Parts: sequence; C-alpha cells; structure tokens
Amino acid sequence: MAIRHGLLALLDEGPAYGYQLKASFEERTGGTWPLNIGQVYTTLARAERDGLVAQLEADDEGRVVYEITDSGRREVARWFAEPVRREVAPRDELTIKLAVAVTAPGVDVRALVQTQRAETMRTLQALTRLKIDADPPLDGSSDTAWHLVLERLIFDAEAEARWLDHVESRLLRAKAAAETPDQNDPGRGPAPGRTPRAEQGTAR
Amino acid sequence: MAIRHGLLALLDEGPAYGYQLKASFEERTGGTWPLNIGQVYTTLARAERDGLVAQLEADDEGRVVYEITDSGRREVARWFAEPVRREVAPRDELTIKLAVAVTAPGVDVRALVQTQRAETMRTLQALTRLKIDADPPLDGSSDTAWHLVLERLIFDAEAEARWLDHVESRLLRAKAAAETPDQNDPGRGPAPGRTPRAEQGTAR
DNA sequence: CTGCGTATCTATACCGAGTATGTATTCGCG
DNA sequence: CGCGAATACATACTCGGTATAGATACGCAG
Repeated sequence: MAIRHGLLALLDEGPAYGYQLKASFEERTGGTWPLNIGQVYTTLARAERDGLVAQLEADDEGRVVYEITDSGRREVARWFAEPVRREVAPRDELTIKLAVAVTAPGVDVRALVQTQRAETMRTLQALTRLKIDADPPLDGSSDTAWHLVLERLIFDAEAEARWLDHVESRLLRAKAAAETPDQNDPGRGPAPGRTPRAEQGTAR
Repeated sequence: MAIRHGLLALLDEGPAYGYQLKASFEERTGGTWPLNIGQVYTTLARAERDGLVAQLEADDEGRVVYEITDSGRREVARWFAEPVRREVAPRDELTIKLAVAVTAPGVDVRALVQTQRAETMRTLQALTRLKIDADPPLDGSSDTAWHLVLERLIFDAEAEARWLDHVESRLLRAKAAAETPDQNDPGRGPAPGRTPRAEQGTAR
C-alpha cells in the first residue's frame, strides 16, 4: 500500500491528475523509483472505489483531476502517524537464495557468496558515486528527499555486504569445525559421511 | 521470481508435492517466511506452463507430485550462478514515506522519525532475543539457514535504525543552517534561493 | 467408539504492485 | 512541414500474496 499512500499524500497537497502525480512522485525520489503510469491510474481507481479520492470535473485540457476526500485525509494522517511495522519479514531474493543454497546439496555456497559480494560492492560503488556527484544540499531543498532515498539504498547495500562477509566467516568456521572432528566441542560436530537433515519437513 | 526459483531448487533435490514444498521452504527459513499454500500451487502451475516442472502421476495417496525438468534444472543452476542484481531499487514503504514526508508541508518529520525509530528498535530487540534463544549451532546443522535469515533481518534492522539516526541528524543540521543564515561555513551553505542539481533523472 | 479438533492436502477467487502496450494530442525544432 | 519527444489516459497481463473452501487422515477426550 506504499504507492497508494504516497499518491494520497501528494493529493493531500492539492488536486492533481495522474500524470502529474507520477511526475511528482518521481521527482521526490530523484528518479530512483520510476512509477509506471498505468499503476498510477489503477491505484487512483482503487482509491476512488474506497472513497479516499474523488474525481473532479475534467480541466480545460480534458485531464481527469482527482481530489482527496476527508476520509483520504484521515488515512494520510494515520499513515504518517503510525510507524511501519515489519511483522512479516519482507521476502528478499538474496536471502531466500542463500537459505536454500546452504541446505541444498551440490551448491558451491562460497562461490555464490563471493559472486554476490562483488555484485553488491558494484552496486554500492555506483550509489556512492551518485551521492558524491550530487553532493550535500544541507538546506531544506527539494533534493533532500532524493538524498535520503539514496542514503537508505547505501545503508542497505552496506548491510548486505556486511551480511555476506558474516555468512562467509560462518561458513569457514563450520568448515573448520567439520574438518577437526576431534572432541573439544562436545556433541556438536556432525557425524562424518552423512548429511544431517536427510529427512526434512513433511516426512512421508 | 524468488519463490519460483526457491521451489525449483527444492524440486531439484527430488520430486515432491505442493504441501511438502511449502513445509520444506518454511523449514529452511525457520518459519520466518510462512508460505501461503495457494501460492505454492499457482507457482507450480506457472512453472509447469513454462516447462520447468512436470506432474508425475499421483502417488498412492492421490497427491499431485511434481518433478523438475532439464530446463528447470538449468534454470536453477543459472539462478545460483548469477548474483542478484539490484537494478531497480526495491520499493520500501518507510523510505517512500519519509521521502514524501520531508517534502510535504505540515508533516512533523522528527516525530515520525522518532516513532519509527522506537518501532525499529522493538523489532531489532525481538530479533536479537530470537537469535540468543536459538543460539549458535556452529556445525552444518539444519538450523544454519534459519540463522542466516535471522541475521540478515538483524543486519537490515540495524541499517534501518542507523539510517533513521542519520536522517535525524540531517534534519537537525538543516534546521540549524536555516536558523543561522550567517556564513561561517565556507562553501557548504548553498547559494540562498537556488537549489543545486535542479535537473537529475527524470528532468521535468 | 464416537465425535471433535488439528494436521495434511488440493484448489480457486481475489487483491495490489508492477510491466507492457496502445492511442491520441501537443510541442519543440530542424 | 513533419518527425520525435513529452504529455496524457487506458487496458491487458503477470506475479506475489491472502483468504477461503473443501476433503481426508489422525489423535484423543468423553
């Protein structure tokens, strides 16, 4: 519902038509998040269905202008007042991939991690370059939003890189533990020659 | 396509039916990502349509068993070999909210940030508690995957908290800069009245 | 042993986000 | 003039995700 609320918040600043909303939204995120125009119209249609916005009469050029309703205004206020709750963790493709990979036989997890790390660092560098180029408008200019978005992307990419390093060191430690099957770690080392969890889940 | 590939990778280890796949998937992520069973069937149906899996004859109990095809196997290999590329930044609700909030009139951004920070810290603590409880199976046990997932969630939550702090300090500096419009900050303060990088991305 | 709840198993309808495409008009510009 | 880009709206489609329905099997309390 992020898009819906975002558009609603824009409409809270005054009536607008679809294309205008698309442009406003993209401007605020510095083009980081291009919005498909079709999505704007369907989202507006759904918001209208739910009584959050209403169509005004078309303007001089025949454009369909939308206006926020009282109900919509309340919804925007609620959206801003309530924090985003991460009850269900967002499904991240990389995390899924690694979770499956470490438990699947015959997957070279270390290669996977290293390939991914290189890619993540590439992303991170591209973002950093963008940030340097676009440098710091310390004022309250309209670019602040775009900077915040950019910095969020950087923080996330850094977290991803750190996690990949962490995964790698964990893999190394697991490997070391497996290769020194002497005691000294009572009961932890898996029995050599067999893969734990040969069964799994829905035992038939 | 994360779900599709995840299920495909599971099928790469041997034929299975829908419910089994759901259970396997959830087991590998320690229940972090409950998978709606309906999604499994539709995903399997689409994968079958695309020639990645095929139905075997129903087993003794009449369950619909799927098998991966050669094409599917290639797809899995490709998935593991290629890194996840973040070409288009994922749309994060919080980031959208803040980007809109800082440019919207009449939104108390600092309150928003603080409310969100409290919520993020709550999430982070809950995750940390989980991690401590479930503690470290340093072996190659079946819990490794679940630990990785959990740690990823923690890293992400930490990044979010750090970002919120960063946003707050940026807001403070902007406020300070606005309240002391004297110089004394050579070259940093933007020329009053104009915004650098007015173009950028989707130039309006 | 009867029946109630829970787990297993499949299936379909629906929604929202996202993409692709089609169509028409306006506007800058060589 | 005309061509391409920008503006503007609309629809069809895919995919991930949720809700719900319905069927059978199983444990176990009364």
